[in-house]
Amino acid sequence: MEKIFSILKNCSLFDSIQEEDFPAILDYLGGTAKHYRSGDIVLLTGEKTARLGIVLNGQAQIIKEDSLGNRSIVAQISPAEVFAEAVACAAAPSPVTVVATADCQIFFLPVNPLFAVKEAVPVFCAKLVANLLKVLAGKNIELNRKIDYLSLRTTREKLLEYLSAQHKRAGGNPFTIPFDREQLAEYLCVDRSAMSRELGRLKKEGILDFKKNAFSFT
Amino acid sequence: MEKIFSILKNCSLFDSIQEEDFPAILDYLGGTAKHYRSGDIVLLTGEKTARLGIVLNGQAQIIKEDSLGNRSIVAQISPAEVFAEAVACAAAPSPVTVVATADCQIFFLPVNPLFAVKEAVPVFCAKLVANLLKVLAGKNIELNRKIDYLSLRTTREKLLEYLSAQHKRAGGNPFTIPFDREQLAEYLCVDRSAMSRELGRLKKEGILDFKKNAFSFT
DNA sequence: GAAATAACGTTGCATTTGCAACAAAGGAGA
DNA sequence: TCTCCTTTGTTGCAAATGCAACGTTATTTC
Repeated sequence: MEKIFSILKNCSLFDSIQEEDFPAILDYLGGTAKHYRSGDIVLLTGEKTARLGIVLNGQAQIIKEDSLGNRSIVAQISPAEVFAEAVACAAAPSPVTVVATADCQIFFLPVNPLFAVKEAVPVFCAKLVANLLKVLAGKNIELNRKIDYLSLRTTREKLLEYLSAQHKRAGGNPFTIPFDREQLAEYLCVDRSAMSRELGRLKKEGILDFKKNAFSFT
Repeated sequence: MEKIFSILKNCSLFDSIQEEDFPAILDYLGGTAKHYRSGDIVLLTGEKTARLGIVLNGQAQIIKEDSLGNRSIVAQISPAEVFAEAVACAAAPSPVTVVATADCQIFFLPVNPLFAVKEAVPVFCAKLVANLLKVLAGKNIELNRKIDYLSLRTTREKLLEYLSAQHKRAGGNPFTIPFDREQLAEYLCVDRSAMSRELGRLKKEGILDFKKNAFSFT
């Protein structure tokens, strides 16, 4: 249990909550840890869950399959990271599968108590809810940003929109991006080589300059 | 004030909260209404706000402009609908502009008290927070679904993925969709005529049949 | 019921894309 | 330094896309 706490305190859900309040929170919400072997399914597509998950150790992956059965990796989940918080709060069937990619322990935190309040909510627990709000809101913003890029029609537009956002965020030239070419293409949902071709054109036209991950507008 | 309550009780944030608790909530969080004339800006792109908005009457629009200055309408907001809840909770600069498209009253509800709890949170207020969680989580799911469609490369794939989701949701043939062609094309971020062409192909190939908004897989 | 309007389908064409296969550049390790 | 391997850039080509213009079919309005 001690060990669990030491990981949870790095989890964004427990931001600015004293470790001494952890037992009270877990007592209030419930919460159990479970061990998975590499390859085990943690959450299956279509399943509903009333508990969000936190990886304690090991590794898991979020996987999505489309209607044709093609699998793609949505995200890696590392220790202290939260997953399934949206499906748990919305009581919606999971659009993704979560699978352990290494032996791991996962902590499950029930959220229904938050929706069935009968009496005043203690401070430490309210803080956790506030953190949960922040997490959800942050993901919301992130998803919206991604949709902005994806809703553009051409690779060129997607690149320009994404890069000017990074440019703006960095506050000027030069700026770096957190992806290599392969990952950037996957993020923008375009073909890597076609993207590379378009980057080449932008450089030739004098709109953009770049070297590896360092870009600058000209 | 009476009138405000009668609208708020239809707002998802106040689900299963007794109207008699409204004053206490507003007292706890603060909250003010403001009047806008048609054309007034309610929230500007890049602005931060610590208050979410609820339209009391009239109409407003969420507008997004990309880096080239092209405007597009993201959503209409009608009475009792909530907006800006994510930017308020995440304390992030707004990616969109909100503008009044008719004379309207908007109610602003501060969210910082939720993040600065010092003592136990009263029941009615915890319920509001739970509702807020649900709203955010629901939007999250919705956004994720949209990204699933948008991340596919071809119009055909987007159509098939979207339509089979609707098919699944409806539980079989036939099923109807909530968009006309124009809106569906905008939702999937493709050209309407190209989409129409693709729908025609799917029908000719015997994969799909449709008449107006009624579709069925064959 | 006729005219007007909106929604939907069709098609030609220039452009863009994905795909595949390969070339070039950089880095890591022996 | 040389080799292996990863990352990035290049290119030919068939297919898909956006765009624009127009034809056709509902739907509304008077």
